[in-house]
Amino acid sequence: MSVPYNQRTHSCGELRAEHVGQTVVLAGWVNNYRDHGDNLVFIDLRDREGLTQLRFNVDTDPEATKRARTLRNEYCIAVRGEVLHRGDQVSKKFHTGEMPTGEIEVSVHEIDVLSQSETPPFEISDFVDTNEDLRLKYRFLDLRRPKVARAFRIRAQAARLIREYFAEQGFLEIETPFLTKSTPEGARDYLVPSRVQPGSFYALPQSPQLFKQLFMIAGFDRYAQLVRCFRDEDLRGNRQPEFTQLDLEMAFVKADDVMGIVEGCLARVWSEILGYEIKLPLPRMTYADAMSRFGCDAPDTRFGLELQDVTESLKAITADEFGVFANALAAGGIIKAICVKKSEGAEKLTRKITDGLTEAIKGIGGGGLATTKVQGTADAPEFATGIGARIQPYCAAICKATGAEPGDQLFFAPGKPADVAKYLSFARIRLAHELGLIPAGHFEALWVVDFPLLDWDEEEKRYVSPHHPFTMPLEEDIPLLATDPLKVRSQAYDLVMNGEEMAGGSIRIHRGDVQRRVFELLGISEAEAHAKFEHLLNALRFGAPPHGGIAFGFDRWTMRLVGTDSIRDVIAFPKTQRAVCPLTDAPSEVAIAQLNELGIDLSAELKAKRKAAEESSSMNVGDHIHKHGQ
RNA sequence: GGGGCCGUAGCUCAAUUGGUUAGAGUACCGGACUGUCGAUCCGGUGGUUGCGGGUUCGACUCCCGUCGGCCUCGCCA
Repeated sequence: MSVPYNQRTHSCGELRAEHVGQTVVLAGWVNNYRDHGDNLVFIDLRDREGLTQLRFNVDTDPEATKRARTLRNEYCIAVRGEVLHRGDQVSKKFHTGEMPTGEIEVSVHEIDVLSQSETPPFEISDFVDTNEDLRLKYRFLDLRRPKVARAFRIRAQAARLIREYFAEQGFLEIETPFLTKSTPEGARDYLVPSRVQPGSFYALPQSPQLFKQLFMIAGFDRYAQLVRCFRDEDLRGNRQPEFTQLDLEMAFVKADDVMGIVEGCLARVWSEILGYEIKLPLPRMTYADAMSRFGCDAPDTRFGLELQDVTESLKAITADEFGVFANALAAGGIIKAICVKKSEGAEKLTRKITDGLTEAIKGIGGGGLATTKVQGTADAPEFATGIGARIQPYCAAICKATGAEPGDQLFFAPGKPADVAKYLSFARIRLAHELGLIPAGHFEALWVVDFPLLDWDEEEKRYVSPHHPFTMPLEEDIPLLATDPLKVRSQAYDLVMNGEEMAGGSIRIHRGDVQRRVFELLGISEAEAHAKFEHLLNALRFGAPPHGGIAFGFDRWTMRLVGTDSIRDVIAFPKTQRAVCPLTDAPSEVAIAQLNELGIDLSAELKAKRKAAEESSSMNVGDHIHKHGQ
């Protein structure tokens, strides 16, 4: 009689003292085995829910014990046995909470080997870190590791909570097309050639933006969808070419309504999964404040080190004194500073740390980072080290402007406001890490609002949309569209947590006159607007309700819930930085016949490369046969 | 496209200034062992130092190129 693996009674994470005496059927993988010779064998059996210790005793179950001795790691087995209390042998890990089943063990009477395993290419263990490339190539093994699997249980739980929340709030989940139309603005599209219309291409959606606005015009009122999005841009630690958004849109709402819904969702998810209570309503900060105080539109508000303007204090500096500052001011630039207080650990800033910071700033395109320490007395502060000697005459003014006192250290960046913001916001975060100013296990969320409606693109000499061209200006700023477009603020809002954008959205334009004016400013002609966005513009003519929405990066939410900085840890089969899937080797070449059917030809360069690759591989095959022939 | 870090046994890593036969832990194989729990103990197998070229009496080490991975700037409305 064999063990009925299709009638498991429990998972491997489930058995407790209360089950003692029961006969159970478990199935899973051999996590490790401890063979004690003549009498006893222990196996830790693993499934996705946990580990259970199996005990084989040769005196009571000689046949099962004999089989147990043939087991190796990762064999897939099913067992039937009796739950025993471990008595005074309760696992230490039961007491630490690492092994909730550690109070019991299963004395196995019957075992079936369902499937043997080759020696895995790396150990399936939370104790061994293997290089990620190999892990991704054998992701199905990597996913067996409890720590790795945990991320996907959390992801699934978060998805369920979010769906429940939006269903309760009256949202409909409706699917939108993946094969859709390429949009000219924004990220690069992934293209899909059409066989039926050779020479034409679908695009995979960067987001369902246009469709969800059409839902509002259709009267669906509240729409929310967990949806895959695609962007063909360079990858990052938190960016994959395909990722998941919770995309939502609401009609008859103002910005406050959308923000209220989303922050309610955030608080619910954080509370249910982490037991962490986020206080609502979330604070709000204007974009202008965020840029001025933090140099960044996604400020990390868990620590201070805010940016301080010292342009006024240094406005009289001459090129002889310090050319870098004088030249920046002469060119119309500004100078800002970060003051690291003595109480924040300024004395920990060794030369090694400040030099490392300077090098890192150079690495992102800056000229370095000027720094000096404040010494002397509160009444008569003096600068020491670094650039101190060069800016000594301005010491009193700078200390007054920044609140710097003896024992503090100052870091300066001169130049165009955007550059100053970039380098000092970078320095701010790095300093906070170096000084341990970021509290662990803490979440600081806020809304950033009042973004500019338009940016000026210096290279292309035109206005561009920081959000998208359907974003509604603030009502009170609409007159400025005619007079001072860069001053116009938009009804856009970003949810920021711990210095990372977690969601972004806006109230949309539903008035034709405003939309035309915005297109005009963006240099999009009437004809062009119709070619690109005809379906939306058409729809806006048929009684479009006021509407707005938001999308949040579900992968990023999951990253924060799991506590990882890599998006690859929350995607089952992620791609490497070159957008390759190590498991499937996608993307791959396809047969020429397949391309012909689509009316696609490869460039001469690609064809030559392909031919060369084919020749060298056929030579290798020849070598291989030759070798075996010998 | 730019900057940085990395590539040595199946896996994680070491190898002094360029110097003898490239080591350790783990995994794997064999043996021992009555309560282990990342078991322990004894023994063993295992290497094109990513790849190609150069310098040198001699290269894991230095130089050039190339492939791959990670971080990052640009990019990502």
